[in-house]
Amino acid sequence: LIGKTLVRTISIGGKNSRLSGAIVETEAYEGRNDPASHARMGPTPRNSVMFGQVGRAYIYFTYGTHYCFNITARSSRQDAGAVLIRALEPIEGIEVMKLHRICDKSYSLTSGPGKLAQALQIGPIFNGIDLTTQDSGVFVEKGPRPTQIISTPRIGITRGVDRNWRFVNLLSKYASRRARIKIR
DNA sequence: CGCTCGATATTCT
DNA sequence: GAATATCGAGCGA
Repeated sequence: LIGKTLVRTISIGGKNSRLSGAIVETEAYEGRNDPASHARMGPTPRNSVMFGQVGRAYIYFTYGTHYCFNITARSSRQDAGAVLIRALEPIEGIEVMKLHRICDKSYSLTSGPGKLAQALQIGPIFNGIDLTTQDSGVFVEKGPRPTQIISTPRIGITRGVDRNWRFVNLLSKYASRRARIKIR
C-alpha cells in the first residue's frame, strides 16, 4: 500500500471533488497470533470486518476522540488482518482538508491516523465498504513507486513490539511526528 | 523541537 | 477498574 494513493470523492456545494494523498506510512495487524491486534480474541462486533473479505475498510473509534482507517488484508493462512493507514502526503483537495481539520498547516493535515480520517472525512459509515471499486466514495489508486521503505516496531502498543510491522516511506516528510521521533 | 498531560468511548480483565 | 492501533494545547529550551 505504500506509494499507492487513497482517494475520497465528496460532494461539496453540488460539485464532486476529490481529496487524495499518497500513502506514506502503514502498520500491519494480524489475527489471533498477533497480541497487538484487535482480532487477537477472535471476532467481536467491533472487529468483525477484519474477519471478512479483504480490500474492505475497517474503521474503529479510539481514545474516545478519533477514528482510524484500515484496509483489510491477510495471508491465506490467516483468518483476520488489516493494515492501518498512518499517514498520507496530501495531493488533491488540500484546501478542503484544511477546512475539515480546522488547521492551516499542511504538515498537520494527514500526518497521523486520526488526522487523515478527519481530513478525508472518513467515519464509521464507511466501515466494511469495498475499497476496490470507486462507487462508495473511498478507494485506492495506483501511485508513484515508492523509493525507500523502512520497517520499525508499531506505534502506541505494548504487546507484540518484537514485530517490525510498521512501514514508512523514508523520503516523505509526512510520516507522523511521533513516528519520526521513534526512528532515531 | 520535544516533553507532559487531559479528553474520553470501547473493550478487556 | 485498566488499557488503548491518538491528538493538540501548554510548557520550557
